[in-house]
Amino acid sequence: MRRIPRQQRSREMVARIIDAVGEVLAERGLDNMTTNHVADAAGVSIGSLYQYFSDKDELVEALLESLSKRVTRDFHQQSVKLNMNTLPLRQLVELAIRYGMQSIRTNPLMYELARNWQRLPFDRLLEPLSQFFQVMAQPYFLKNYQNYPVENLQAKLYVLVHSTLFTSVHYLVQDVPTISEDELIATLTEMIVGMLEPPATGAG
Amino acid sequence: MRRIPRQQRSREMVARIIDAVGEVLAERGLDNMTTNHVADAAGVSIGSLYQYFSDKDELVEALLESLSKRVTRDFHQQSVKLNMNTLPLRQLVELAIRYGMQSIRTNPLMYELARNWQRLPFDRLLEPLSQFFQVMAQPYFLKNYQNYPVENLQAKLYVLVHSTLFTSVHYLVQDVPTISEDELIATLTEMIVGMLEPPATGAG
Amino acid sequence: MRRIPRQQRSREMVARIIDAVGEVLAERGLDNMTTNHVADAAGVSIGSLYQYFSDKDELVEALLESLSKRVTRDFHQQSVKLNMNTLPLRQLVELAIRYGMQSIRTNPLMYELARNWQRLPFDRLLEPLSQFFQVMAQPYFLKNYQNYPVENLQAKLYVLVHSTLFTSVHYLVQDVPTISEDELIATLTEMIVGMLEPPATGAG
Amino acid sequence: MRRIPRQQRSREMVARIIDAVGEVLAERGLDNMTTNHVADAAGVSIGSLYQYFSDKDELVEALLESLSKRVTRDFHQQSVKLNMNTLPLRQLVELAIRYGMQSIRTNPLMYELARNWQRLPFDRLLEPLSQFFQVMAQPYFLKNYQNYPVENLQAKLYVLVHSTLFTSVHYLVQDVPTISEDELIATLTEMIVGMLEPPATGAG
DNA sequence: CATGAATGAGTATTCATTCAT
DNA sequence: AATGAATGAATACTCATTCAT
Repeated sequence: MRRIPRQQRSREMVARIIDAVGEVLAERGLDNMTTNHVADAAGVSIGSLYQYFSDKDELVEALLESLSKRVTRDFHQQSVKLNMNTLPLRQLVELAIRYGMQSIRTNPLMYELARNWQRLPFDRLLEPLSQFFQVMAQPYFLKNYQNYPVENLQAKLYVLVHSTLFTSVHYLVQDVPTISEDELIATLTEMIVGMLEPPATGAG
Repeated sequence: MRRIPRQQRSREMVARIIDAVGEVLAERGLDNMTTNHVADAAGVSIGSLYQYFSDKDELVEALLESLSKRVTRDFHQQSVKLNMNTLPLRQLVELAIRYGMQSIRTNPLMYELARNWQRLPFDRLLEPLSQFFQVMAQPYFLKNYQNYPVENLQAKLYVLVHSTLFTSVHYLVQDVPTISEDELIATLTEMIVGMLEPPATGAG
Repeated sequence: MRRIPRQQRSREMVARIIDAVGEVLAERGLDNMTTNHVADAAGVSIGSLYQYFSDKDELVEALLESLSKRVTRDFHQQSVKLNMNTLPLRQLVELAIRYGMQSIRTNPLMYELARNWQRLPFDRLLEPLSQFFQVMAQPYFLKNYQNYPVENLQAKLYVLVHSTLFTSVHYLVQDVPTISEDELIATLTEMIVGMLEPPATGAG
Repeated sequence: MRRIPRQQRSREMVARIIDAVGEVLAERGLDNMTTNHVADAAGVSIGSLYQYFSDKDELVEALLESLSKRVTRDFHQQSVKLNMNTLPLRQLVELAIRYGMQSIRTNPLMYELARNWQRLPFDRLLEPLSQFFQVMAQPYFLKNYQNYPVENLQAKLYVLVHSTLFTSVHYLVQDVPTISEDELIATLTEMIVGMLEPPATGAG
């Protein structure tokens, strides 16, 4: 079990180790990441590493947890910066997908995580992201479709977030794509918008 | 390179080994599967195993190839047995999802494969399945929506097949689901049907 | 123990296998030569191979034995062709060394054998060669230095043949030579001639 | 890469491992030497062994390096002890050869190394030995033959050192010698002395 | 005699984890 | 608390040789 660091110095050490996990993961890949590599990269003895993390797995979990916060924050900042909540849903969605795919493509760490998401405690990252979208979507719907059945919303978000993430990550990671990236984004956008717009757009 | 089995006995041995791969995989998991375990389970010397499979990877590939055929066939049989092509799209989709999820849940081997599909040459299985759905969908659309834009169809199927598979597999594998299985299936079904129905039923 | 082939067909098979040993050795090197490779190259089943050769080692032995004859014959032919026995000793020796080194350098099989001579039953090749030189030298000395102590000759030839062979083979095979090839040949020649010329050339 | 031992304990461990290499080599032979054997013989875990030696080859290299120093030192001591530099060349040479052959014959490790020197990084041992002879020879020549052509000396030493080593080692290792050891030594000595004495003592 | 499918002992190397200092 | 030296189980793959057919 991981010991919870109370001291300032300890917290710094934990942070250093988690950063090191990211570095090693990005540089050597999940398969070639060893606890000793991490300790080296963190400038910490392997013994100390095991003082704070009882397990190799815990290292990765901690990284994902840490990333989760950062990613959510980044997404939030980006959404504010681009005034996303003023955009029509379709544009908002497309922008978000593009931003996400670009992030993974350009960030070696994110890419390596994407390449191995299934072996990782990915929900650490997935859940808050899902939460974030939910939070972000909530006011949107309240504003635009007051009488939209919120009940349904959770399931829809679950399905859409997972579908979009898994499909686009798989697309980025797979060798030979069978459709173009624009087609993918357009179709995903259409799918999401189709699901989130009011069931029968009224006047009918 | 894998030696191609010409003799009857050889073909039996290959089959026995592939079966053994499945057994070991189901029992010990992908990470703890050993070539020697497989040889033991097949009642075959490790040397013989390597006479027919040049690689550990080739063992898994062969299993997936073999499963791919079986799964496609089972799906086909199931679709015939249930008279699927006479059903309305919504029921057809729901039935297919239920059947697929049930298969994975009840079959330890399928479950283990699902848990690790990202590390496996999974397209071996995904592609024929996708193909199968496409073939199955084609006449459906021809019958019901003659002037449906086929152009779009490929991208839509790509997105839908991947989304449905990834999301439902993830659902089965994850620890604490946040929505019920019925909700999941209903939402996935709605998503698929929504995408595949003619764009604007309106003026029709 | 190797079975001695009496039949014509058997003798052909043995010959084919020995040739195959040479091929495989030249192509794959001693370390990567396997009995199955040899059997394949000979177009013979591995079982048949073991009918005539009880051992992997025996294969190599047989090759060396066979080569021994060929090399001795080649040397003889060469010596006749170049009218060697009419030449002064110094030129004869130099020519022989050059010819030998050239043979090894240009013949991949000879080179591979040279690279591994110590692990091989090299005497199979060394002895007849030594014999050959002795036979070749005998008349030379009888003609030129009637009262030369033949007693000594055997030891001298032993030392000279071994020294020349080992040193030049090592030279050919080593990575970074510290003297030039011409220096090597000149020095070896001088060494040999110095040893074989009458102890005190008389007038003193 | 081999970790450089800084601690006292580490240096001891490295020494113990190198000794173990020698033991295993002497007992089981080069072909049957195993990293695990060495670790066992050293009373060290296989993991520790690999902490200091990155490779099986490095083990042998380290042994040779270590032996190289010892052999050179022993030779030097021996030469001092026997007042070799006061001896006439002929006796000096004969003594050296006898001492060398005796060392190999009586030391199982040296014998095994001699039997396999071609596969070993033997220049580690050959070079310093050659150097040693050169250094030892230099003053000798300066004293006795001031105007001796040093130009030639390098090639001569190359040829003589290699010839003597290879031939005598081969003699020790071969099964059925065709000349007596005394004959061998006498002839080698004659060869060396003949080469190293001034070209034509005649008119001097 | 011929075949070639089958055998299985044997080996270098890695890496998560511990624990004496 | 920190260190890092030490551990040793675990694993894919080769190849000489056999023997049932």
